[in-house]
Amino acid sequence: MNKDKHLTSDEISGMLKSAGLSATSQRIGLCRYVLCEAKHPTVDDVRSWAAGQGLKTSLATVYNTLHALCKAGMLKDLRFPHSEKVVYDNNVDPHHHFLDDDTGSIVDIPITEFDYKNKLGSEFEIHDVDIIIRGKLKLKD
Amino acid sequence: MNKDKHLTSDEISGMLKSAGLSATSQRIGLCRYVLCEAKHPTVDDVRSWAAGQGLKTSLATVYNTLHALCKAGMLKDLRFPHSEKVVYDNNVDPHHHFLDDDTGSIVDIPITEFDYKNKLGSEFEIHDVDIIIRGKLKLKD
DNA sequence: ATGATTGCAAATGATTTGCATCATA
DNA sequence: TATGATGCAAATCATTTGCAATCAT
Repeated sequence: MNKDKHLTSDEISGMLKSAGLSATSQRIGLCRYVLCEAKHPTVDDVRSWAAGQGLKTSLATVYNTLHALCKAGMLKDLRFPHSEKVVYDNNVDPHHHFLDDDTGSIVDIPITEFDYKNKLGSEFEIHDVDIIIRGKLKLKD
Repeated sequence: MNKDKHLTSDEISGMLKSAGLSATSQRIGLCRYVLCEAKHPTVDDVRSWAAGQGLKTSLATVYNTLHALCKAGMLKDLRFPHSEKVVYDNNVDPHHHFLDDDTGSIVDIPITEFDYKNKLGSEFEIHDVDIIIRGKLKLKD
């Protein structure tokens, strides 16, 4: 999760155009949330945020935009075992996830904690490793 | 995956009863597939198998049965990132999975290949670690 | 007998799609 | 202005549910 990237509308607009996407007002608005502010939001989260902002956006456009951002590599879609809803992650660098079984909240885990490539036989060509650590997040004291 | 457990109907019947489930013919039939023969089947796979066997079973019963078997610990439900369908696994011992990005086929990976518990800070109470290794399965030569 | 299980069909929830309208480059 | 984006509503796909009929113990 990139917390508070604080991208300006112009910066977002530029990023969209570099990705070959036209910079519509709904896309810029949604990006402001999904690329900066949001932590692992679902489509519903994005819609609610947009509604709260008075940003007029249809469901189809939310899906279209999120798909376009994923295809452009600006966002990643994740599916966790506890839910059938896709969640989106603006941290597109390799990393893993901790999933709180009680609250459903998701915490990013740096990938350097683990390393397992090249532990399997040569018939396995590894592209990627998804790790979901499930448990309970305890309050620090 | 437990390949070919070759359970008899009586054995399955006994397992069901020990789990507090009555041994109906559809449950015994579905178990024959799902506990012995099948490798990571989806609900559709189970239905097709049943249809091919002439085993009359409704969709609702397939879902009911699979849920009951999961609750009884005889089966595990898994959700992979490439599909919105749940797949079922009769290997209920801890292990991880290799997912072929091209074919969607799934291979079990022994858990002993990896070990990362106790690598996170103490605020993470770890219950379980799900690992999905994505890549391509090459033909052995 | 009686309580659990089945089957059907309708309901739900997430996501996708078709198409006419509209905005951006 | 022409292409691509939007919005709406209907469609689809997986899964769940309500309820009457049926089966296992």
